[in-house]
Amino acid sequence: MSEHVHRPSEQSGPSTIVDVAKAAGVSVATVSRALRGLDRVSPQTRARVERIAAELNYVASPTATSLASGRTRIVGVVVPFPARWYFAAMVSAIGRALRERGYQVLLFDLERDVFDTRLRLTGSMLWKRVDGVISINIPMTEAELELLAGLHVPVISLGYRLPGRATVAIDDRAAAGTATEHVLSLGHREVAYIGVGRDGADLIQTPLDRLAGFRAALADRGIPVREDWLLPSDWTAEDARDLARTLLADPDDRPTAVVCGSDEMAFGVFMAALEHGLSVPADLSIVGIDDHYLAEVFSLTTVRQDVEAQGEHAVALLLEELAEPGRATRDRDRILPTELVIRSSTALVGDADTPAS
Amino acid sequence: MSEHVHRPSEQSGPSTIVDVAKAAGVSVATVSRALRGLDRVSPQTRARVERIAAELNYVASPTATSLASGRTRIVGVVVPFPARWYFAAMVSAIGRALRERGYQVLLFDLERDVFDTRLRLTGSMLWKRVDGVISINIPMTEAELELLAGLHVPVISLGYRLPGRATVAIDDRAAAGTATEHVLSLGHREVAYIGVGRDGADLIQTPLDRLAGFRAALADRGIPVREDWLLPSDWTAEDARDLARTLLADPDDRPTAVVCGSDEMAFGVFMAALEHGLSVPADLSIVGIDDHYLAEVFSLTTVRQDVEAQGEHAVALLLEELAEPGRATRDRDRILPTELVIRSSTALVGDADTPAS
DNA sequence: CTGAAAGCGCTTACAG
DNA sequence: CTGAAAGCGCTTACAG
Repeated sequence: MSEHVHRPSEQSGPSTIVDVAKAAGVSVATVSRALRGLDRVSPQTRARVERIAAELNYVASPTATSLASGRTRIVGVVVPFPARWYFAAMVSAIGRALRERGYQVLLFDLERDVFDTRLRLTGSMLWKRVDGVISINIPMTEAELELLAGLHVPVISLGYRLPGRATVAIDDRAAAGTATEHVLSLGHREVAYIGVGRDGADLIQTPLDRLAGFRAALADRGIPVREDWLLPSDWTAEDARDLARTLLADPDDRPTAVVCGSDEMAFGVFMAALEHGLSVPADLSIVGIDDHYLAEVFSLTTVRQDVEAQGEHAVALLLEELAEPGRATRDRDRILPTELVIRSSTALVGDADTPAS
Repeated sequence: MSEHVHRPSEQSGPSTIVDVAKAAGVSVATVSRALRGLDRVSPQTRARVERIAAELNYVASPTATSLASGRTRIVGVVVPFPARWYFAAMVSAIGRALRERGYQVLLFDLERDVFDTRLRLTGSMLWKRVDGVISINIPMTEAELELLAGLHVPVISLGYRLPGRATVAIDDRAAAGTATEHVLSLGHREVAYIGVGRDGADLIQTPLDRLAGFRAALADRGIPVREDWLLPSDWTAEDARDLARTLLADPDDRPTAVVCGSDEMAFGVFMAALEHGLSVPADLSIVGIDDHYLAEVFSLTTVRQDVEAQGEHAVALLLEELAEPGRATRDRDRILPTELVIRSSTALVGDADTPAS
């Protein structure tokens, strides 16, 4: 085994920058410059280095590059419920945008245990590991933000507005207002709302804002709010279904329309209606918010938010901040538009052209 | 600004192992050993080092650790459609299992562009960046596996069986068999199947195996297969709904039960049935496979696969392989069980106790 | 049990 | 335009 065998095409072997430098007859510094496209390298030298690097199957060790440069080209994406559609779609959109720019995503799952895990995150998980962070719908305190600042990792908040910080979000209040006004414009006056935040969720803005949007829409038309029809939920489809079962039980006192804080909850209400033999939209109009990937299949009228665009924007902001610290913080709070998508879960009140039970 | 100010609790400042060593009056080697829990460090020394490290807010730079040790403690998770429930749930499960063991997940999104992207993956994205890879439902060729081997990154295949390699999966054939046998046992004889793989998907095992399971179940009972009721689909809920609209259009020639290759497709069939005024399960039984997170809400009878357990197993296998190369490859092919979950989308054939239209 | 030193594989001023 | 050398912050034999 001591014979020196030449194996140039060694199964993508671990060739280093030194190997390339030797083979090209230049210094490692030159290889580094040539391959990274820096100037001050003669075209001929660059071409040769590139060719030899390709032949040797050279790929710079990201770990060494990171240590030397102080940048990892990795961004941490922090998520509370990675398996839920909204978050999964957002992570996917962010990943796509990041990849195009040569970055990768390290996934941080808060596993519902928001506070504890966030603290652990800060200390040992982010330090020198990511260039920046995008947090999705996570209520951050000022103290935590300062900690992150101390670690020198810029953070973009997506979905959760941080006053004075770089944020990308939709106007939840307006979105809920649009959804509500839609059913009001169809003549509905007996309308319930599912999606009031439960205890402990009072830090989360989305439920608060959407509820506010609902109330405001009613107020705008001078319609009184049935407080007992403002239903607190954990925002799962199951819970919404259970709530709706009760809500719709009494034929003599039930709403003609239900506004849901999310499409998933709307799915639950839809099933509860079917169970009660009510047809949608003849007997009950249902409107959601989000435009969940199954909303079209279930013909759900909803207010669409553009997850893709939000991910894109968050990435753009973060990279601006990375390129020029302080930049993204200047023009903060990018609010992206939402849009009413009318499908067939809503109809004019009392419009029983579909045979009701 | 040239005054030397003592700031021991400097906002989680970048203190290095050298700082700790100096403060503790020992060498960096000792700090390293003490903090990593290696032996050959006196209890007193270790205690002091630990205390001082804590005071200095020291966290080892993962990038430096990786370069020195050759291990990143990061595993790449490769996924074709990260926003779809199955994949998102799997990534989440894997992440949880990994985190418990001190690893993190770097997300690789194939973005449908399977072949191209996989090649790029191999070269520059994985090299020296991850200790191992878990690929979810991705058909890998022998050539690609060899490339990965050349990079020295072990790979566990999840959902896609690699002959002779470490694989974690369910028995798709058996799962579909269970689903099919369930409706057969309810007396159904006119049963359709939605979820035959489309062109280009012939490499993906799941559609093939589930279809085979469907056929086998019918064969076991000597029931002939209606070939025109074996519907190719792209496996989205929309597509399944569209297919079912046609399938269910003719009252004189339509199935009494539909077996779906996935729950998402079952949702689509469910909606098509409603559109046709059919009630489920009185007029049509529907059974899915997966136990999608919305399956319970839609009362869908299905064959459950345990995503959590599969993620766990994949992680366990990978870490075994990391600890002892060659180990995981020995006892390959871990097939996890599936389980029939009967809800109310299936009923005895012709059992019209629910008022049919 | 502990330390000095080499090494991991790059990048980055600094010279020339 | 190019090279020699220091440095990034750890880990790992090797001595003692």
